[in-house]
Amino acid sequence: MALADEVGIDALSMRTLAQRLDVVPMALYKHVANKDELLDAMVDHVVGEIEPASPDENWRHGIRSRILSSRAALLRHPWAPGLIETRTHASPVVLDHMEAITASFRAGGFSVDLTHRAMHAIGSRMWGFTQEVFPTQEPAQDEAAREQQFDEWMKRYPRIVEMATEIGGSGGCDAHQEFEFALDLILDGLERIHRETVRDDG
Amino acid sequence: MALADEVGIDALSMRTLAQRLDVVPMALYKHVANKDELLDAMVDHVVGEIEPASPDENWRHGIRSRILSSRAALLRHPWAPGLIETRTHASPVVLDHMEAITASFRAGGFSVDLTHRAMHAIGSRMWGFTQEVFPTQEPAQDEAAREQQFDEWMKRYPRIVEMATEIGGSGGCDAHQEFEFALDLILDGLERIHRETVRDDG
DNA sequence: ACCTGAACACCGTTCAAGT
DNA sequence: ACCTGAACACCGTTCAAGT
Repeated sequence: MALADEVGIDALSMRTLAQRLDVVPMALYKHVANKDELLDAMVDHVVGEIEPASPDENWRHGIRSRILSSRAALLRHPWAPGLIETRTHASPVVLDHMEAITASFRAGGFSVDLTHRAMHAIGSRMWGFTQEVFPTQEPAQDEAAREQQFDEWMKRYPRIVEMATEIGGSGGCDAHQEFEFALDLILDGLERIHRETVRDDG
Repeated sequence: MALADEVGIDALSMRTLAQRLDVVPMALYKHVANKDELLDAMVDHVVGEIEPASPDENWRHGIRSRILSSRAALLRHPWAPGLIETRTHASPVVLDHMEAITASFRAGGFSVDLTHRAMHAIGSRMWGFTQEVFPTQEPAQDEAAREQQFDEWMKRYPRIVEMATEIGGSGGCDAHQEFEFALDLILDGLERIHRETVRDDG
């Protein structure tokens, strides 16, 4: 994981890892059956860093704090999101995380059906994933080219440019604040639906 | 793209593609500078299949139909989501999609700030991405092992098992229906916030 | 029995030799 | 000038030869 943090996940090969550990490449196969098992173990370790919420918390606070803790864990390791997505079969630690969130909804009185829908609604946000909304663009070399580039952007993507200049200008985009906003938006919606369902029943 | 659809993105190499085209591997480098450029072009082609909404539609219908069209395009190519996520710099077609959604919000009267937050809230759902909520597990071979496996799951992940049996039992999980539910949940929330903002201003 | 170097079957890409 | 086979620098993993 230290090596992946330093050189990136693409540069992490069985050979470079072995070299880092001052060990012959084949020695790694004493500990893992193959590279996939190594990557699985890395995901497990990151997800294992997620702090469990206290069980007596109300469902919303419990889920909220668990997801924010999840995000914090993933942010420490930039390669983690991509790895979680590519894993084909969920590991026990991954399932523990999903079980905990599911259990919180159920403990909060959500029906099985609504819990299922809620899990879908949270989606990859349960891992703290965020979507970049501004394109990362390398600026042109000389002044003239940079100006022409900006003009083209202004013409083709006026709303994105507007957003980038207005938000980027005033202190920049706080990714964490945006994450909490979106998470709360979803939790608000779920809470509302839950309350309505309960009212209809009673 | 046809080759990727058939053999999967992992099995798509410059060499296998060349073989498919009855061409020598190095001939591909007449058309693309490197493999990354090939993958970029594939993403562009998929995203280009997204149908633009009619410009006079109200913001919510416009965004909704565009995202559903995006989802339809991505579903036709199972390798597309993973590819979109790994692309480092956004291509014009990708930006066109983001520009269109941003423009719809603005045309609907959203402030630049709320539009920015809305883009974050929609997140990867703008590409039609969904999160699997049930673990895919290969069942054990013999009956006894399968039973023991189920017992262990029941003990460690009771809520997930509950969800899987109850939802899976009644016709299964309709991924598309779940996607629309989650999308509408977010759009509902955004519409509510938008209305409140407008009311406060006037 | 354990360890490990060489080898195998792949990659993406460079480059020089051929037309 | 264009095309292309061989070669280079990598992979993950197998396997047989060494201790």
